[in-house]
Amino acid sequence: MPELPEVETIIRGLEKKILGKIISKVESSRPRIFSGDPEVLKDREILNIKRRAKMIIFNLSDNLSLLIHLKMTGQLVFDEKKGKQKNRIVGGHPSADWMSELPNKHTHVIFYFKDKSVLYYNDMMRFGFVRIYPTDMLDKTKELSKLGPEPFLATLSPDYLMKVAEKHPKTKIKQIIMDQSNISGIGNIYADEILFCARISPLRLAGNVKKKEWKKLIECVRTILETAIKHGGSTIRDFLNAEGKKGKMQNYFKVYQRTGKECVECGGEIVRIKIVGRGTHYCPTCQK
DNA sequence: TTCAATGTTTAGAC
DNA sequence: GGTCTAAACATTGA
Repeated sequence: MPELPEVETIIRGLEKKILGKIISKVESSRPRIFSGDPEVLKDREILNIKRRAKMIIFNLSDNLSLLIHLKMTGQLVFDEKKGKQKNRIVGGHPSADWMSELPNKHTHVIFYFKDKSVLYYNDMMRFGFVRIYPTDMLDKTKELSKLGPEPFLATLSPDYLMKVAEKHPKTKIKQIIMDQSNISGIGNIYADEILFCARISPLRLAGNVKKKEWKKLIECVRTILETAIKHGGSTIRDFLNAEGKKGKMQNYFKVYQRTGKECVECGGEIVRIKIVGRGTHYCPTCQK
């Protein structure tokens, strides 16, 4: 999926378009992705859109919410008028799907609004989900209740991370920061970029990380994520949305997918290894 | 043909 | 219980 910055970008784009809209109908034939009762969504108004970790929350009228996770390849595509391809807002995997006529074979949920506009949930790999919960129960759901602090909140502090590290002293730091129960919203791309920024090797064990380094890491988490949000994330390519914006963060990567290229700091070679099954990029000279 | 891809969960071994 | 690995979900494209 999109990680935190991409989700944030999607939300900011969607907010301008669908706040206040009334759902007239919801269709889906993929129970694994959407198994709720579409009828309960009828006539509900979209009051606001929030993000928690990498999830999107639509708060609807009368205490109902939609919890959406795009996982690896989910997309939300908004069409002002059904059938026309202008005024589209998109977010998700950089496939050309959203350029084609919708719905297509990767469209799994369709939201129709009273004013004839449409929101499509597309997901090539079908890992994602759209679930219905009462708004006042969201914090107690299995999806949200175990999440760690949001990166921009003060609860993410060096002391907090010292405690996390005490609990998992033998776990590699990359795994620590990607674990959503420790910190919310960091995925594989930004984990690599954040660790390069902090000059910490992804292989370092959490128990060996000093408090000063955790402090630096938190600064990098915020800087990298803020920068990525400013650039509209890094997953939206080959497409200009209604505002003429597209994700540009991929142009600023210092290590991610730069295997064999020169380190921007020391000129050494960026190395690619595997950690917890995920491709990991770092500079062995700069990151210790 | 084989591998890796923005994510998360689960099962098994030590 | 901690930690590691692999696999599962499914599709595409290099």
